[in-house]
Amino acid sequence: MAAKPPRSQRAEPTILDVARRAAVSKSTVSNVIRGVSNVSPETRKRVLDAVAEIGYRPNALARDLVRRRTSTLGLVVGDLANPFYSELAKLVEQHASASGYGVMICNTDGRPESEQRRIGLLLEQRVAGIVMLQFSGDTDVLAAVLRRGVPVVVVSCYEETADCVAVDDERGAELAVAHLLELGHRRIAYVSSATVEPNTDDARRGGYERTLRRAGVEPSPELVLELAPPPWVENDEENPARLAAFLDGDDGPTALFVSNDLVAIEAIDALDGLGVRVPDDVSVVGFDDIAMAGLARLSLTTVAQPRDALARIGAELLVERMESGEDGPPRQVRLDPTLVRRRSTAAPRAPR
Amino acid sequence: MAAKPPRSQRAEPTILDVARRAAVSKSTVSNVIRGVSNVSPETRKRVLDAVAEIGYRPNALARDLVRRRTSTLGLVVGDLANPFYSELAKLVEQHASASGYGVMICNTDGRPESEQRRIGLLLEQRVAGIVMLQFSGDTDVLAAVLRRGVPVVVVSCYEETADCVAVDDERGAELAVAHLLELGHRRIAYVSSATVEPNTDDARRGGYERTLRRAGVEPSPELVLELAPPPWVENDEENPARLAAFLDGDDGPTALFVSNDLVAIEAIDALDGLGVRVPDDVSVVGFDDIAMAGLARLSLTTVAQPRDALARIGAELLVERMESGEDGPPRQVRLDPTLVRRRSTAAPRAPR
DNA sequence: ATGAAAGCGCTAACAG
DNA sequence: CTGTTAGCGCTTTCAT
Repeated sequence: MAAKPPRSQRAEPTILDVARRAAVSKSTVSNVIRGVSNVSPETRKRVLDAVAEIGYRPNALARDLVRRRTSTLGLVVGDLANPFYSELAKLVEQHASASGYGVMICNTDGRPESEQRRIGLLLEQRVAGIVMLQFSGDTDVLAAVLRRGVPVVVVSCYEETADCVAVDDERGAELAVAHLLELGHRRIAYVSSATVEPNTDDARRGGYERTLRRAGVEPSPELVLELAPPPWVENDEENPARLAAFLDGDDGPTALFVSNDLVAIEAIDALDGLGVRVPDDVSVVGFDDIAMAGLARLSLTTVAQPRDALARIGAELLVERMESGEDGPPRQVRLDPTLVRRRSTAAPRAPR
Repeated sequence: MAAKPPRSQRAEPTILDVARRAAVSKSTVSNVIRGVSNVSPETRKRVLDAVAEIGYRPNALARDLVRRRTSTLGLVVGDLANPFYSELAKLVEQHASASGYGVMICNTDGRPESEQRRIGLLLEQRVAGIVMLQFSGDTDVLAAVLRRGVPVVVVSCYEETADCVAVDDERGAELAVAHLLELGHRRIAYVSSATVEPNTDDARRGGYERTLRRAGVEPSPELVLELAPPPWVENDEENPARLAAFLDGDDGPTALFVSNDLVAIEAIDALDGLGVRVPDDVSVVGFDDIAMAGLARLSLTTVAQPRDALARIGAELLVERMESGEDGPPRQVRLDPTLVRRRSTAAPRAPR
């Protein structure tokens, strides 16, 4: 007779169900759940029992709606498949969770349109704040978010217009280039790829050029190469070919400063394929110090970023901002990178 | 006089603000926003203009509260720093997003307690469904979730009690071991670590043993090693020592089938440090085919899992389940793994 | 085609 | 110490 009730959502118990079961009012239940106000031990127990018996779970939507604030953070990341970012994402999630926040994650693939759309969705979810690992550089969307009163912290990428925590990219580049200079290299190339945000790339390249100049070496545009972004290894013909051409000739570079470990490792892979030996023929320095850089077989000399500090401070800045509700001026935190010397660098073949 | 109003939450515009601005009722605004019912073109335009003018964004909390269903998914992952899982997470996020779902991410660190707590939070957020990459094996929490009517799909790990999609682990092990047998190996070890879920580990080990037996080789407990989970490389003394002891002696293994690429790569790293050459002295086969396995310097022979298919089918199963609202019997999807032959395997030194 | 009204499940004054 | 009462911002019948 009656149509089969296709209820998939067997109604979740509400605070009212608990109240009835414990023979108290909604508010009392609410009070014991939130652990506020004074509730007599007996009432508390009755309520708690009722909660357990009917398996009640507060509805965060309803709570957040009335409180007009969620405890959810947005985490915007360009490429979760890049170990540097996945490690950072993991750390951020840990800190957020420890501070009582859940995390909605958005992978933007580095596309600004996608970034904007995802951020829009985060806003509709009324996230309490947004952590951006990697940032397209579109200051407008940032401004729009900030204008809405939603705090943003940019992690691992320096950004003027918002709270941010990042390593000193110039200093990092300096460490890398100084190391190469010290080894005797003079023709040092800067190799980057679109995986690195513009801001960051500029700073690293700036540091690279400045350090060269300071050593009396004039940077040459011929020694700058932009590689296609990963999916690296196998099947890809483009980057190896570009690298080959780049290294070709008598005054090709003897060392590569690559703006990011993933690309550095890809470059080494391509070099291997080309029969160019690292570091015998060419030295390579990366940036980030992702876990795999430490593998004996890769042993990539690189500029290490303090990932834990980045994530922790990022979370702290954001939490502080969210919970204080102040929107003072942006706070920039600069962290010091360190050079990790491994076996991808050595003195040049024929130092001059 | 008046205290500085510490309003951080400059009140977001509501549907009512739009209604007033457009001189219509709430319902009408709601109608045009959801694109339903018949709204006269003029009214629609007025509303849309008002929306744009005041920068209105629907409040998903309120919407979801009254609809009694969110469009948020929970993504539970053991270790986001493991490239296999971060790649999977990225793919799942992409599919979810394409189907109109947001993703809350939880890193459990493989700890069941943490898993349970996080899942509890997801439930309070009233997620529409949960994707588990990696699963502690605690069937109880799974059952509890399912009982609440929240669909779950386990991706990359076979699970009887819920929808799942995974490769045929036994078959994968068979591919790996058959490959080694074919090369002439007889003393083939099974190496695993706690990073692999119990279910999965059992299946892979089962396949390993069965394949050996079928070839007339009796599996020996002496040839099974459990390594400590990653944080690999550098600083770690434990695993290299264990490996050294394991390989020691005349009847040590000539080949390792490692249950997971990350551990396989760590093992190779340790082997390198021990002066054991791969594949000359020992062959190594991994499982997963993470991106870095393809690097020339690692060139890890491994059992590839079809990551994209895993993520896509996982998302499809879940979406279907969520949107149909039926809770029929669990559906298990088995995918075929494939062997990727690289240079970490070769004929044994002195075949017998 | 549009509007009025009744909640969704919860918190937060405010009374008792 | 506990209960009553207003909503939070939205969707959704049901009238008009």
